[in-house]
Amino acid sequence: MPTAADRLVRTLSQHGLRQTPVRRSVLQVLADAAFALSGSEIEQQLPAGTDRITLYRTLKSFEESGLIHRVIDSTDVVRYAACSIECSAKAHFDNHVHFKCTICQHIYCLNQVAIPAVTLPAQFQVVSRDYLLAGVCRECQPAV
Amino acid sequence: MPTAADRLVRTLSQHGLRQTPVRRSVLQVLADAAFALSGSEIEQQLPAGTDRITLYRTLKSFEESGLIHRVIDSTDVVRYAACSIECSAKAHFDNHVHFKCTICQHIYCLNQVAIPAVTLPAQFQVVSRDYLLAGVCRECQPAV
DNA sequence: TTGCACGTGCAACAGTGTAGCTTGTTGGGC
DNA sequence: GCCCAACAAGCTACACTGTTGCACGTGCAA
Repeated sequence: MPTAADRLVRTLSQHGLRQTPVRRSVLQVLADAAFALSGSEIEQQLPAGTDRITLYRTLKSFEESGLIHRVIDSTDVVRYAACSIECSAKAHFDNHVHFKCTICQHIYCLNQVAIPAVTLPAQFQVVSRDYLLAGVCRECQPAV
Repeated sequence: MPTAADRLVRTLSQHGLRQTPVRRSVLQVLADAAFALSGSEIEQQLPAGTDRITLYRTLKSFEESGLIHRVIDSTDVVRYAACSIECSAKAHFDNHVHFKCTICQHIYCLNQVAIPAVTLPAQFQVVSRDYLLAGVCRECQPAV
């Protein structure tokens, strides 16, 4: 039976990435997260002493390899979330809606909710789409 | 017949904002822009010597008054665009799709394209929605 | 005209992310 | 198991975006 560590090793090698302690830690943090994390949030969850610059470079190479995707936010902070299993460097399949809770500030990837299509004026050619909802999440609803 | 300057004065007073040179300039720049601008882009178009901090404070108060709205981007930069005429501090009506051209980097407000609704899992309560498309705009299409 | 709340301008600073360089490590080939 | 080239890590320094606190100036209503 493969352990969690085995899965990390396999995921990295499947995407053509080297096995290093930092990469394993970053991947672990993102895989364990229930919602999208910002650079500094990821940093806080890494082993003490992990280099900030290395983290950003790791995130960049993960993104280019299709391991994680950016989640846009209504603020100026970029967040990251682990991609679904079928993503690769060639094709990102993050065609799902994101939901930001205005109370707990968490951003959820609603993998089960696809982004609806829109009809654009002629000659606008669409490559990718982001749909961000804001509101109150399940956990933060006032008790009935 | 009201001049452009008259319109600026009226727009400011209608939103309960004072008439100052900086505010008129910022409003002018945003009203003239065909697409969303970042803080530094606005700064470049202002009269030389305009204070950067004052600009950010001006943008903040414009946003709170419903004169402009934030446009999310897939990068970490916040951009601003003039709101449609019927917006106010009480109700923003920026319920339209944004389109970012990956070639010229311009972000268009497609006012005529409404954001389609989605069905969310129970107990997620939606307050606002952002829909950002990326691709190639009208101007950047390869000649046929 | 006057008062004062609000806007401006300045210095300082915080957070996020990048560039360039040197050192350390991984992993393929022998 | 060893070697080595390519890649990753770790450092300093820096750029950009945006904020805070404070003193001063100004729009505007009375």
